[in-house]
Amino acid sequence: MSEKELRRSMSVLPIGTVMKLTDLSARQIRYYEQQELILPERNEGNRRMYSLNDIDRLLEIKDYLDEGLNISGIKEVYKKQQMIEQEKKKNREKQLTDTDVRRILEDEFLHISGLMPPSSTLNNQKL
DNA sequence: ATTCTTACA
DNA sequence: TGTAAGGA
Repeated sequence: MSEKELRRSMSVLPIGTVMKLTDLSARQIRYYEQQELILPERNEGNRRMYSLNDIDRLLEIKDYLDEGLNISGIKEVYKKQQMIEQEKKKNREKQLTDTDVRRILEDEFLHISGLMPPSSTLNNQKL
């Protein structure tokens, strides 16, 4: 994870600040948590601490609500987004496999043509 | 002062 | 969703 992503995911904001930043009531913010639309961390004193990503998420939720979506509808949206994320993860793995195949074919070509000894081009190629 | 949970004359 | 109550 990049430093930037790390900062955005750091839970450092108390609910009072989140209320001002999102213009949502504490009631609403806690309710969305119950619905698992956000999962803020808790500090030593059981106080909810939010990250900048949580802020974005809450603003996003507010927009969806204004657009007429209900809580369950928003849940479905995020559920499908998770599905897409996992699809991309699989594709990335497949992409690396293809790259590997290309390296192997390239190596085949080089020693079949007698320019290099076998496997001399496949040294420690990390996946 | 702030936030937490629970409950609803 | 708002708000009150009682504790941390």
